[in-house]
Formats: sequence, structure tokens, C-alpha cells
Amino acid sequence: MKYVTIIDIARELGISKSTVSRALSGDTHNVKSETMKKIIDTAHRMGYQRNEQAVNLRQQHTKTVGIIIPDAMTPFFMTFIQHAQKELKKRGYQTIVTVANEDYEAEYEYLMMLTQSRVDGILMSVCHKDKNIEAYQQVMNRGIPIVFFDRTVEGLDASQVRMDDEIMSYFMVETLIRMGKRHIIHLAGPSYVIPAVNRHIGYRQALEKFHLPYDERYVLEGGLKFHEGAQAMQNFLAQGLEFDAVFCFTETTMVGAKNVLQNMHYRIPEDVAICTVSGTELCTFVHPTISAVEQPLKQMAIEASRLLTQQIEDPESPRENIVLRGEIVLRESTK
Amino acid sequence: MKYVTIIDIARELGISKSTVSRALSGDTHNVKSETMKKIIDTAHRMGYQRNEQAVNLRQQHTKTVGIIIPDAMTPFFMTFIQHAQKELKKRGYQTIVTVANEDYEAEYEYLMMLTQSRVDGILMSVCHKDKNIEAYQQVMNRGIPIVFFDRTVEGLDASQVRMDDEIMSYFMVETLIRMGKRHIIHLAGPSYVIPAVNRHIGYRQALEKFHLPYDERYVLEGGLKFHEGAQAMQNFLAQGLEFDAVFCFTETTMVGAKNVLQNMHYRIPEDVAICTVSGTELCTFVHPTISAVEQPLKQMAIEASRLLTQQIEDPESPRENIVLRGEIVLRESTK
DNA sequence: CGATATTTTGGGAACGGTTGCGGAAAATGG
DNA sequence: CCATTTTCCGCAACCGTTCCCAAAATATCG
Repeated sequence: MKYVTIIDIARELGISKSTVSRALSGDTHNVKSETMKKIIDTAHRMGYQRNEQAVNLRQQHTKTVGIIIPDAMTPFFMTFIQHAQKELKKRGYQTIVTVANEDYEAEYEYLMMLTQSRVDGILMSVCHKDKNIEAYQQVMNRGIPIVFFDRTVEGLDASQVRMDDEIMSYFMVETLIRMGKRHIIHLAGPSYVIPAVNRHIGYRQALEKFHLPYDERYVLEGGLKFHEGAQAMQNFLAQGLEFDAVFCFTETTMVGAKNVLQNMHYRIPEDVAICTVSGTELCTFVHPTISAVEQPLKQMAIEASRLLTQQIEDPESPRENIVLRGEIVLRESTK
Repeated sequence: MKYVTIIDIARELGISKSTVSRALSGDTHNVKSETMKKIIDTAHRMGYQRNEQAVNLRQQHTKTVGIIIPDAMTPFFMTFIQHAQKELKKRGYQTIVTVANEDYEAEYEYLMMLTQSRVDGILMSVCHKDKNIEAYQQVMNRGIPIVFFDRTVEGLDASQVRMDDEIMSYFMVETLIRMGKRHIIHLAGPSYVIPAVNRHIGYRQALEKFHLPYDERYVLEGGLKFHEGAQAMQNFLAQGLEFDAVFCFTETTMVGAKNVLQNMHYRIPEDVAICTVSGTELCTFVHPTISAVEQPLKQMAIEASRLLTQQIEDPESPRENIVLRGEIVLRESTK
């Protein structure tokens, strides 16, 4: 019913809690190996588990980092988190992950909750590129480092890790064009998410490079969720415009759009090619499999974790803006 | 750089920290409203945030519950967690979620980590029905309640929440039979996960009820992961047996099997009907949409949270074994 | 107005660890 | 065998709160 403490162990052995503490933290230099063994044995026997709260209070750090993501349903974030947790653990940090669910007010609350729990640093992908910047700044001013990944933020003195979205989008669209596609829809994302705007830029640049007209009617605001992608596609279809390819800014809305197309009996890839940025394993689960720009998720997670722990351990360490190279994987949807 | 404490506030105002503490915890009965106002104002002005570690240490509880799930990639668990977090928050508890990744040794480690962090209770879906039972028992003996959901465990004096798997599976297979299907494959799960065995039972009962032969060759051990489902399907196909429907024990492996079928140009539902237990939104994302038994996820999360907090607050409160009713949703894959 | 009741405040011991400092005991050296 | 160094251990302060108890301030009443 009650947890055993070092005092219990000390009493059991008739020694002081200082010695017990030292032994349990492996201070071989200051406690006789014989005593050490005795202490460790009884600690084990009594089922001792260090009280993290007490240690944190005393040490003035928690050895845990908070992670805030906008969405838990996209495999992208979940995979990132798995990698980050692994890397962070390797570096001696626990993680608390929170999901803002695309709601920047919830994001703000989680941010406060995490600082209140005294996390040593925060890894985050933001809901909205400007809504909470003052809050981010405030947290950083208090000495809690934040590293942003993927859905980053502008004008803050913080480290960031992201993919080369413009370039990869450019290449993806170029691929479509070289396949002979001439009426390429861009299922874009909201203008308040930075990767969305970068991917839109890449799309536009590719069209320009190949002297194809840039037509606003072919740029769909597809939101972030499955049903928004579907809705956008339906709206486009209602206009009756000619098209032969869809370039999506992200996987989730791509699936929505794809479903609408298939329900209308468009054949993929015969009638219309589809591809997306930020594809994950999900692109191989659906039918047909989808060509995608894959993010170097693991590397992103590792770099972000490195940057964060580095800055936790040395607040003066320089901020870095890391842009990683994505990779195009062609599948059935663009045959 | 440093957090402000109640002592800083007390010093600023020339009063004692006791009074500040009382004011900040809203003890209107013991502090003059005037003083209260003054304290709250300066606390706000100085950017005070309560140190949770200190409070936890003092209060001997953390007001947080740990959640352990076997997998983060299945929408089922993610959705459950979202609901549980919401409900738990409503009841005044924070959550720490950990993902064991189908590895019971990792699960054990997370269990230890959570008790070390002194969570007040644990909500979990296990990796393996027997591997860690002594550990669960041990944790519960220490007075930390555990409530199991979905992938439950046998022979423990713990509350559990799950769906009526046998019955729903029975009905789903019955539906298939009534449609005229006579060679129904069961893509089963590992025998160490309880819902998998229950769903298998339901399948078998339906066959018996309708006097269809139960043939071991039609029961595929499909594992838990996408590729395992695909592999199992491929193995079955290699045997060249006749079949007209597939009843899957879970969504993830269903998608794997479905892809194999579609790659082999089986038409769904014309050539073969497909359906699954534990379907989520994902079943509406794929093409064609998939008939499924849907779990009352929200209700499961609410019940589990209620049971857990109840037991945290009153250790003597009786254990409950809640079996919730699932719902069959017919879609394109069984037309 | 003094006595008593009530409200409001302050002092200080916990909670469970860590750690600098000093002293006792043991080891080493001459 | 004594002086000196080294090893090992205990004392006590501290981290930021809460909360019991007593003291102080204020209100109530005959």
C-alpha cells in the first residue's frame, strides 16, 4: 500500500539515509562496496523504487521533455513520435506527449501544462503558424527550450527541423509533367501551416518551369482532415473542369480526395494520377498504392531530439535550422 | 530563467508563504478576500506557475494516470486514448501515454516507469494475455489500481472493459452466411490476445449454427500487423481453395489481406466479401468501404476512466467487468 | 469596555530524496 | 607507533508545497 523509501532501507540496515542514497545512485567512490551490496540487495528485496517527484524537486530538472503535435490520426506524427521517444530515451529523457487536435487554444493549454510539470524542454509541431508565438517566446524566455519540427514557425530564435518541401514538391510535380500530365490539381493545405505554403510554392514553380499556366481554379483548399479533402474534390468536380492528375499536400486529405474520385469511377492511374507529399506506410495500404514524397522521419526525429537535449544541457548552444532531404517513391498511382 | 515560487510572492508582499499557498489554492474560508486578491494579482503579474513536483511530493498523489497500449498505429487505440484523456481530464487527472509496440518486455518497463513516476492508476490494453500477469498483480498489490480494456487479462481481481466480441462476431458471420456465403475465411489473431480468441469463437459458433463445416484450413493466423495479414492471405491463396468471404478479427490485418486480394484482381464485393471486427473510420477511407463491427469506443473510454478514478479515490470500490455492445455497420464490401 | 468568539495570519514540520562538509575509522608511510 | 592520508559515513540544509497549530487581529456581545 505504501512505497518504500530510502529511510525505510536505512532503518532496516541501521545506517543513514545519505549512505543509502549514495549507494543507490551508484556512487562507488564514496561507499564501501560491501555496504553498497548490502544496500542494493535490501532495496531490491523491499521493492524500492525511487520517487521521481522528490528527485525532480531536488535536482531542479525532470529529465523529461514534452511533445505537442496537432493531430494523432496521421501516421506521420505517430511515427515521428515513436522515433523521437526512442532517441530521447537513449539520451536519458522521458517524454510526455500531448495532442492539440488542430486547436491552438488546446495547444496553448498543453504548453502551460507542460511548463507547469516542469519539463526540461519541448518538441512541437504547431497548429497555427502565428496564433501562439508570444506564448512560445515567453516559454523560451523562461529558459525552456523549444524545438519545432515539420509545422514550424517564423521569426523565433528557436531550432527547427523540416523537410525541403518546395524542392520535393517541385520534383514531384515535375515527374507528373514529364509523364504528360497537363492539368494538375493541387490539393493544398491551409495557409497557416508552413509546409502547406512551401509545397504550394514548389507546385507553382514546376508549372512555371514547364510553361504551364497557373490556374487558381486548380488549387483546392483541402484543409487537413480526410473529409475536407473529400469535400474539396467534390467541389472541384462540380465545376466540370478537365484534369489528369492530383498533387496533394498531405496524405490524409489525399485519401479523402482519392475516395471521391474512385466513387465517381475515375480509374487511378489510367484516368487520373495521384500523388502526395508526406506519405507514410499508409500509401502502401490503400488501393492502388500511392506515389509520395516520403519524409526522412527517423532522421528528423533524431536531429530534433539532438538539438533539444543539446540546448537543455547547454542553453548557449547555437540554434540550428535543419532542412532535410525528402525522397520520392513512385508507386501504382502514377504508372 | 528561474521559476517564481510562493516564497517569492510572499517576500514581495511581505506576508507568509502559508497565506500565499492558501490564497492560491482558493481557500476563501481562511484568507481575507482583500489579501486573496492582492496575492492572485501579483502571482499573475510575476508569472507564477505551481510546481507540480512539489505538490505531488507533498500530497502523496500525482493526479495523473498512466495509459499503456500495445500499438500506436491502429486508429482504434488512438481514438480510445483521445476519449479517455478527455474523460480523465474532466475528472481532474492528467495522462501519460506509453506505447509498448507489441513487445511485452517494453510493456513491463513502461509499467515500472509509470509506478516510479507515481501515477495514481493505470489504464491498459495488454500485449500478451499471460506474460506480465505477476507484474500486474504486484502493482495492484502496492495499491495502484489497473483497469484493463479491450485486450484484457484473465484471473486478476481488476476491473475490465471490453466489447461482446463473441456475439458480434457471431452476428457478423451470420450476416455473411445469410448473404449466401459458404466458404468464409477467418483471418484470426494470435491466441495470446483475448479478443482474438473470442472473435474466433463467434465465427465458429455461427458456422455451427448454420451447419456449415468448420475447416481449419480456412482459419488463418493473421498476426496483428498489416504485413502479417497480407502474408496470411497469400499463403491461403497458394493453397488454391475455394472461398467467397473473409471475416477478419481486426482492421489492420484486414487491410493487408484486402490489398493482396485486390492485387490478384479479386473484385470486392463481387468475387469476395470482406468484413472485420474493430473497424474505425479507416474502414470508410479505403476503397471499397468495409463492413465492420464498430466498438463503442467512447463509451469504453468513459467507463474505463470512471472505474479507474473510482478505484483510485476509493480502493474498496468493487471491481467491475463491463461488456459493452458493439454495432454492425454494413458497407460496400458486403453488398 | 473587557471578555469571548471568530477570522486571518505566521511558524514550522513534513513529503523523499541529494549533496557539501566535517569527522571517525581505516589504511598508509616513515 | 605516531603522523598523515584516504576511505567511508552521518549531519543537516535544501528543493516548493501543504497543512496543523498557535498567535494575532478583528468582530461580537453582555
